[in-house]
Amino acid sequence: MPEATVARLPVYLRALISLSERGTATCSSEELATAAGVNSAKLRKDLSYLGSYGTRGVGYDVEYLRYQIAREIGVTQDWPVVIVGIGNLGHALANYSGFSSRGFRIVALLDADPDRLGEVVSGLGIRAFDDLEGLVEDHGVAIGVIATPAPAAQDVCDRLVAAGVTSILNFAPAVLSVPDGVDVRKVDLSIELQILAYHEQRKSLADQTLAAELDGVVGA
Amino acid sequence: MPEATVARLPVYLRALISLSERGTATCSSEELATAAGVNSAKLRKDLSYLGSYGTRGVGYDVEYLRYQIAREIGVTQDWPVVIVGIGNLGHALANYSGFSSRGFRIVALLDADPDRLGEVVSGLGIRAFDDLEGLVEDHGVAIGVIATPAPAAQDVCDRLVAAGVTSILNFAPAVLSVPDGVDVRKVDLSIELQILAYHEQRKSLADQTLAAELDGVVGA
DNA sequence: AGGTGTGAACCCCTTCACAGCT
DNA sequence: AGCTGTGAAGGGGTTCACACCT
Repeated sequence: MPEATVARLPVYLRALISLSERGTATCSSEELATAAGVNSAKLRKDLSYLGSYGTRGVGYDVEYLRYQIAREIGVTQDWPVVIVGIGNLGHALANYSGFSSRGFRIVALLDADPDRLGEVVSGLGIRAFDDLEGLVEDHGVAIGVIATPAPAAQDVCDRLVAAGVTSILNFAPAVLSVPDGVDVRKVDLSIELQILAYHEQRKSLADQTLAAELDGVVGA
Repeated sequence: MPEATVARLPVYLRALISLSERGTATCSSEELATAAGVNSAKLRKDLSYLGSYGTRGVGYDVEYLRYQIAREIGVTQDWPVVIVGIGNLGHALANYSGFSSRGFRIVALLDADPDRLGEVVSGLGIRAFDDLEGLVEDHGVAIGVIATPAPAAQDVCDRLVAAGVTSILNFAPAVLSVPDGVDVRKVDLSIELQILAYHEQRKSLADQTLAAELDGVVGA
């Protein structure tokens, strides 16, 4: 299955849940594609990697397809998760309902700052980072979230990996190096804004060029 | 310039800033690539779209290249930004130092909840969403951040676009539709976790298959 | 008729490998 | 000798267009 397809399956799943909640029983690839923000050819190609879950001339059964995608992604099972670094972002992540509602269960919030120990966030007490190994062992944690400052990220990452975590979601603005077999995904808020700024800057330049052309300054 | 290259320029910029702070004056494509987490061929190809800023046999001048990339992205200028939706995530974004340190200046925090008006977050008072149009006009805001719940996102987006915002960073788990000329980038925390879960699930399956093969249950 | 599933064409991006400059 | 800049080759993903099924 292409990586690009994997990255879109959760989008389809969300769209199907939305259709399901609205009471829709069946949908065409066109409808689902619109709800997911892609074109229908891409949607059908993506779904074809899962199998033939549609009916020609009719479309897809919403509940059935929803289950099949959830199963393929793996969110029909329960994924225990630890979050390391409970600053502003860690707080927000701990309170984010989108995690718990998708098969992810936060089993612990860890922070290196002794002053924060015991503080309760979203029903969980903040614990010492040294509790990590025991937690991973006891709960079978495979996924860890890093929301620490950048300088701490690699050390935290190494400890997570040593403890047995094999998938990491990294919010720290740092490049992490991990051994083979460990997956890292990175979310960088500032980079996203910079990409927007690049395009925004070019819009302004395009406007200026256009204005200049209309003024007869440039052009054949 | 390829979109994939644009998305990596901020990563190179961060690596260069890090090298600069460490007092490094010159670096090879190999060193910079390692710091940025890419291979050197890709780095050189990316930089070649900006021009010839390196010296053969020597490498790149850190300060010079840093400035050139910053200029290309557009972060040498000041970008006023509004954040809409000051829940947990909005709070975290308002306090995120990575924005202000990269040419982005948060000019307003807006929320629809009247109970939160006047509350001060990170030195800024929360204002009514109806102040939007005036703010965009007064500060020349081109970039907006949506951190509202999903059901509100499209309405907020429409208002932002109508007010003149042409770049949107969307943290709400919703597909936004915008007119041509408006850029949207989406950051979805739950989707990132689901992608990790997919690969994690397959690791377990691979382990089981391997164990079965070693047991002689499967195999030629 | 209507809509899915899919080979084939197309396009973008990555990687290779080396010419060319210092 | 060393490292950049870049054509050329290779791979992956998207889009097209239609065969095929209901």
